[in-house]
Amino acid sequence: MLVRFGYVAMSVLVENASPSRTMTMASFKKIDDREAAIRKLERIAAENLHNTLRLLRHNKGSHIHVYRFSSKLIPLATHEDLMDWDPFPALQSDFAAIGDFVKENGMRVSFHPDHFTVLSTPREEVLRNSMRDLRHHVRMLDAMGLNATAKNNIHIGGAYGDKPSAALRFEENFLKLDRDIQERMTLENDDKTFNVPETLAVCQHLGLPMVLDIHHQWVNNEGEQPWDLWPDIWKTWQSPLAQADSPADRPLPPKIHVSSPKSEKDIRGHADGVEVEPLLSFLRHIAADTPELDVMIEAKRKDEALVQLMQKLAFYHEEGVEWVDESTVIIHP
DNA sequence: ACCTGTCAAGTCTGG
DNA sequence: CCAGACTTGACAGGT
Repeated sequence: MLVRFGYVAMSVLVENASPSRTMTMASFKKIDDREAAIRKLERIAAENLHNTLRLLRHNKGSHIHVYRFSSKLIPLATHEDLMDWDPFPALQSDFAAIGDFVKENGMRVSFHPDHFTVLSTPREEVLRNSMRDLRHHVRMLDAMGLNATAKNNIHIGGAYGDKPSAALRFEENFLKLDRDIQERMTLENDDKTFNVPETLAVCQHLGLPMVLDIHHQWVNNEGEQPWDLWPDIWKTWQSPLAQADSPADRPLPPKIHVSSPKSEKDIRGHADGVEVEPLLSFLRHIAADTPELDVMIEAKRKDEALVQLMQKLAFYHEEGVEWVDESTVIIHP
């Protein structure tokens, strides 16, 4: 099994390269000339896109092929008070440059719209805002010229005291979405509400690919082992939605998330780095049946955690872990 | 240069 | 019905 590792949004190794600079609404309103304020937002966005490209270059130099974009590339992009603002014309070439670089280097990229995007909500307004946020994320991918192999990963959402009906509401709301939003979506099990079996069921109903988070699975489960449901999770990556735009001879591999508990007191929090043993144990359990896997590292120390994990994996050379490059290994079953 | 309270957004809990 | 916790990087205003 070929395993490629990636990291999320920002680097701790590249200095002054935040892709998430922002502006508060309070300071936006303080600028009397609204046009000037909007130009400032666009300058910040352009800077975020520029830093994103810098990070991608850094990734290329470190042979890192998997990366998640910051969702905050354009500050206040979906804010109510800025509905008349279309930031895309001014940023088109910056977005295109990112997409070109991703395609030239065969990278796998994604977004993770944050926890305000909730399709299980019973509230009409929250649903509207969630749909707007998903549209915004797809527009960014479109502006990059990236097809449906670049996904937006989300959670199912709240339970509102009745999980089955919340899951059903998610499914109904999902079916209202435009096809281009649907085919760019992945669903991830969360650490409090929708566990692996529950998330998997929704994915199976909708034909959506499931991103397994093995840390979330560890703190929110029904007694199953992390690898128990893997054959079914793996199957969700073979659906038409999951493979939309993927060439038949090079299907999009499944993806998992990994992180380690911050402490015994705070088992949900994310530690600086990633513990190698639990991850390796999982990988060995699925290696025989999974040709290829992408692993998103969600550690506090971002790309530094990736580098350190790779160093730790090098010690397992005699035990079936073959080092390929700075972010890739082969796990021999 | 460094510190602290605050930030657009949701949900859950406890009062 | 409402305040506070949750969680996270970055702002904004202060020293």
